[in-house]
Formats: sequence, C-alpha cells, structure tokens
Amino acid sequence: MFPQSARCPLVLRGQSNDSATSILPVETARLCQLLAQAPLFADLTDSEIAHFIPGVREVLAAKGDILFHRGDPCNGFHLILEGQIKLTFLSPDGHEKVIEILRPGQTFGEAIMFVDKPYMVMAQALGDSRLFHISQQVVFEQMDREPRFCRKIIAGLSRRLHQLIADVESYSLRSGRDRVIGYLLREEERDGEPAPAGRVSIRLPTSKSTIASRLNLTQEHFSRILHDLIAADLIEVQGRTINVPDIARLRESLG
Amino acid sequence: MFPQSARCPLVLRGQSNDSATSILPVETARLCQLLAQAPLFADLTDSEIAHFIPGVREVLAAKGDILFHRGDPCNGFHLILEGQIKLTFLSPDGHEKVIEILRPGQTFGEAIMFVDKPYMVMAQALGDSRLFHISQQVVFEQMDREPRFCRKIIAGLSRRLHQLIADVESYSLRSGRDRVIGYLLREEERDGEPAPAGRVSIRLPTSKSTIASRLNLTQEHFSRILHDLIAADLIEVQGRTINVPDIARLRESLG
DNA sequence: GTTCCAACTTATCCGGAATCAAGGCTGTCG
DNA sequence: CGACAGCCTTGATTCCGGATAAGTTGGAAC
Repeated sequence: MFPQSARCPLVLRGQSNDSATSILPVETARLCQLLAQAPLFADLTDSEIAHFIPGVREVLAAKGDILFHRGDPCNGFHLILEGQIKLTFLSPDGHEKVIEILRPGQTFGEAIMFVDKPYMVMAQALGDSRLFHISQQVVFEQMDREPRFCRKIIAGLSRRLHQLIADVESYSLRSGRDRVIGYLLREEERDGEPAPAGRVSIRLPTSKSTIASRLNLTQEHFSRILHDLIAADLIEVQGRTINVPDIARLRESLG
Repeated sequence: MFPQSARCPLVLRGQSNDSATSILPVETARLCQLLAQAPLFADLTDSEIAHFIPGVREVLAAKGDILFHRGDPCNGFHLILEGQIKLTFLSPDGHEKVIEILRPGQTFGEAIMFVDKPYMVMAQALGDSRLFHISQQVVFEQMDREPRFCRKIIAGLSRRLHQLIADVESYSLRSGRDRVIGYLLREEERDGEPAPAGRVSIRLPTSKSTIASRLNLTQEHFSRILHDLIAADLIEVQGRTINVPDIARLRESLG
C-alpha cells in the first residue's frame, strides 16, 4: 500500500483528520493543473480555480480503504486523481451492489452535498488511489461568485441523471447478456474513439466480480454469460483482457 | 376528455403547435401564483417569476395523450398543474416500463434540457391534465440573471438523483414484496405528515398495472403480492383504496 | 520451485418472478 | 337490461438467474 517510492509532490498527504489545510503558494499552479483535468473545472480560468484551493485536501487511499460509509455526513465532494473507487450499497442481508466504478478525472458526492443528507452509499478504493476532497464551503462560495461554475455543476448533475436513467432502463428491460455486451461496447468507446469494426481489445478496469455486481449480475452468472459469448465466437477472454474479433458483430448481437 | 365545464382561466389553451405565445398582463399575477406552487419556483419573488412568463405555454392533455416520445427534441421543461403524467420507456420487444408517476407541482424534463439531447423517455397523460411548458430560453436567461434560481435547479436535480439511486437500490436488492411495502409507506407519507401508527387509508394514484410497472413488477406479480399482504393481515384492498390496519406493523414487516 | 490465497469457473439445485391462459368484476353505453 | 371492454385475479407452467459448493487457475510470497 503506497510504497515510499510513490510520487507525491504535494505538501498535503495522508491528512486523515478533518481540518482543511492551506497549500503553499508554489504548489498553486500544479494544483490548478490537477483540478483543471476534471470536467467540472474545465474551461474555468486558473484564477477561478485558485479560489477552490483553500478547500482542497489531498486524500490517499490504499486498496480496500473505505473513504466513507453509508450514513456518514457529507461535507464536500471528491475528485479522483489516480486509482479507482467503487460506490456500493449493502443490502440488509449483507450482499453488496456496486453502483459505480469511477476513474481518474471523475467526481462523486456532489449531489448528496447539495441535498445536505448523509451518504447513501459506501466509497471504497479498488486500488491504491489519490484524490482531492473539495469542501462544501468553497463550492458554495464559488457558486455565488461564478455563474459559469453553476452551469458546470448543473451540466454534471444532468449528465449523471441521464446515465442513471439509462442504467435503470438496462436493469429493467435488458437481459443479462445484453447488459454485458453493452458494458463491453461502452468500455471500448471510453478510451479513444470507437472502432467502427474489426478486432479490438478491452481491458477490464477491475475484478470480474466487481463488474458483475455493477451490471446487477452474480459473478457466476457473469462468468456464464462471458462463456456464452465465447461459444458464440463474439469474444475471447484472457484474464482481464477481452478480445473482440469483430466489434461490429458484437454490436449487432444486441437485442 | 376535458368537458367544456373545465375551469380554464388562461388565455392560452390547447395550443398544440410549437410557437410560444405571450400572455396578457392581467393574467400575470395568476400565472405567477401558479408557477410559484412548484418547488422549483418557491421562494422566488413575483418579479423574478414574471421573467419566465414569455416562455410559458399552457398544454392541455387528455387521458392517454402523449406529450413527447423518446427521441423527440427537448426545448424546455414541463410543470404539472393538474392531472398525472407517467414517464416510460419502451423495450425493444414492445414492453413498457414506467419510471415515474408525476403529479401536480412536479416538473420533468429539466435534466435532459441541460444535456441538450433528445428525450430518452416517453411522457403520457394518465388522466386529463393541464401543464405549463417553460422554454429552455427563458430558463437559461434566468439562470444567468439570478444565482438563486441556479441553486433551486441544482437542489432539484440533486434530489431527483438521490431518489433515482434509491430506486436502483430497491430494484437491485429488495424483493418485490419489500418494494410494494416501501411504495405504500412512501405513498402514505406523501399526503400530510406520516402517521406514526394505527389505521390509515391509501388511495392509489392510478391503475394497479401502471404502479406494478413503476415497481418493476408484472401486474400479476403485483396482484399476488397484495394478496400475500392481505393474507398476512397487513392490508385490506378495496379497488384503488388500500386500508392499513396498523401502519407501524407494515413498517416493521420490511426486510 | 512450493505454498498459499484470491479470483474465477463449473456444476447442480432451487426459487422468485415472468409468461401464458382463463375466468371474474365493474362500469358504461347502447 | 344486456353486452362489451378494461382491469384485475387466479392458476399452471416455464425459466432466468441466484444459491451453494466444489474445483481450477494464476499470481505473489517465501
């Protein structure tokens, strides 16, 4: 978990307590650069982004670390710099359901920050991760100061709502097989432009059991579906790498 | 369908075409009053609300009328004044899934308006309904002018996101029975303060088959669950009215 | 190499919910 | 009053996917 060799250029690290700490001026430019990577901050000027810095805290999480539990109070949101985070809830009888697998550049926890309620989900690091926590306070201040930032937030929330509705759609009226195919296609489109046809290779971001849960499947069922797809010559599986001989054919095989 | 006796005090009515039309000054106060009912406009002053009026169009929909289909372009959002609207999607093989049953005071279509994509869902009137359509243009203008309105929008989107996540949770890890019980409890809390215990009566807002779909159940399965609950002495059913002898006991019977 | 452990696969069994198919109620409209 | 239409219920059957329980693989540690 985070070997000493980890490059970690920031003054703030592993501050597991709650007090937001200010950052040395020399770091400002670097921080702005990091923040600007997130879609939420894209298009804002450096001086606008600089306003957030007093509310930014770096968070390091080793694989398996839990950032927050369901029921914890929320006083800001997170931005992922490195690593992966999963958002899950626990059923009354102990089973867990992954609702999102998040990667660098993505943010989470904004919505709940605005409704001022405790977290409904748990956030856990899937691998060693580095993130920023941006305090509610600076967000609210900046919202009052800069309408463009409000627009960004609204756009982000709307997009997420949109995706979530698409999820509900696929959970309710697509088969397990179609959900898997849909996931593979989205995964392929994520990095770079979508290939129109031909052979592509997809690397799963995390364990199959986690992805299975994300797709509302058991790991067993996911495994069976993958093997069905192999039998249909639609994919080849080598560990976490999925090779697709013909992505166009995979696309057509959707319900 | 809208008998002639329907009270309909507005100059604009039944304008099924697309051009937004302005409204006579004398109507302004009444319009503001109607708009102010919606949570989205609550706390805004009359003069602030008045800015929306040029973009407001009244829409009348008879039972069964479709307000928009999936794929239609979106150029504003709707506010329900009277009646009920259901939001659904259609599966590739013709089945429909209700994602929301909306009632007076509620708005829909904002999120998709901000992402600037066509509707993903279909909106259909469950009964004769009256609504306002508020154009994208005046919303954007007002957002630039009034940060408090942005906050309202953000609050509304966040709340909806929150509810949707709760839906995903219940679809994925609650049984059909628990979803029905949860629905009844929410329905009871909706009108007035929740009764702590004792006998309450709940009126279903629409047909059982529609509610079944909203809960991701077939109507047959929904019917069976209701009869299970009757057998367990948790409820009594008379048409669309559900009597609960002891709401506290119903609450406890949740997983 | 060997050991160990987690992740994955495979097989079998089981159950909740969907589907298919009648049949009953209720209201409404000739 | 009768008949039709919607809506709901009920029963029989099927099936998808979950539960459980062994195996198997592969990688990391020693």
